[in-house]
Amino acid sequence: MSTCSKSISSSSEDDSELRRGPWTLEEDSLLIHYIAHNGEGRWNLLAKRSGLRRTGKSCRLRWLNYLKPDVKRGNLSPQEQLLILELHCKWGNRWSKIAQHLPGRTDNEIKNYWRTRVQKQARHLKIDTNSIAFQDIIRNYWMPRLIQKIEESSSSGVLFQNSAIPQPLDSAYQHSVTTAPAQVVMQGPLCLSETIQSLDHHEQNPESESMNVLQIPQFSECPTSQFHAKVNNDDGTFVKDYYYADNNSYDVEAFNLETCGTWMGYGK
DNA sequence: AACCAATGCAACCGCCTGAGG
DNA sequence: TCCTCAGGCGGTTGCATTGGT
Repeated sequence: MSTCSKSISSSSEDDSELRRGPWTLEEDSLLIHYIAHNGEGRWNLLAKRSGLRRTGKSCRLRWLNYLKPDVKRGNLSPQEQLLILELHCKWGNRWSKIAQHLPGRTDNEIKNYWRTRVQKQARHLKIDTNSIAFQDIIRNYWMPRLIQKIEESSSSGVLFQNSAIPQPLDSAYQHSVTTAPAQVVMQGPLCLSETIQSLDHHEQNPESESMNVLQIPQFSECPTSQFHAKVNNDDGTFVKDYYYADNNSYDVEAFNLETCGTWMGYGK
């Protein structure tokens, strides 16, 4: 293939003309105005015609990750974090696929979140993020924490209003959630996998009505400082209750890693 | 106040894929 | 069928910021 970088490197003259590094306000403005008048796509052509001394790839990245109007800025909500964790369990490093289920969030942002927050914890625990052990920690420790936080912040006790429902971009799903209000089925302790399974089911059966019923795990039956975790026995049996120190944080940095590592049997 | 290390994130790089000639 | 190219993706890097000493 002939990448932009290759064509650039073929000419030292071009090298001196092309800009790299952080974008300036003027460049942003040029790009926004060009796209406003000519639309997205044809990035190499855009790069040439807009007067930007950037590669087409650079323009595309800047637009998609930063300038596009629907790009959401700021911290990820607990719901979004939870969804990322679950979808990553399912799909691995398919960042763009994961991003499709988080409206306004870019693959780059999700990837950065994973690397800076999630992988950091794996390093502290001295385990591989791809290991079953770490996935156990995510499922049995981190996710319940997020769920608890979500629940605590929900004054009505109803989670995932329509605006917060992870929405795949396909129009059939959009239709299903906009034409009928989402029902929330509170259940006992379980993994959010069921929510994701609903997404899966919908991907395979876009006409299904079941997408309007979200299976939300609910921990109100548990004492605040306790959660029931299903250890990954092959038979999926429920093994024991776990306890964690109660602080109000839900982000991974605030996790009591020692506790987590201890009950999982790692890191100490 | 100054220095240093850690962190977060924007941007880049290289590879892959699919469309079109 | 092969070749070229644009666009997309995941991995990596570089730098500004933050926090600790």
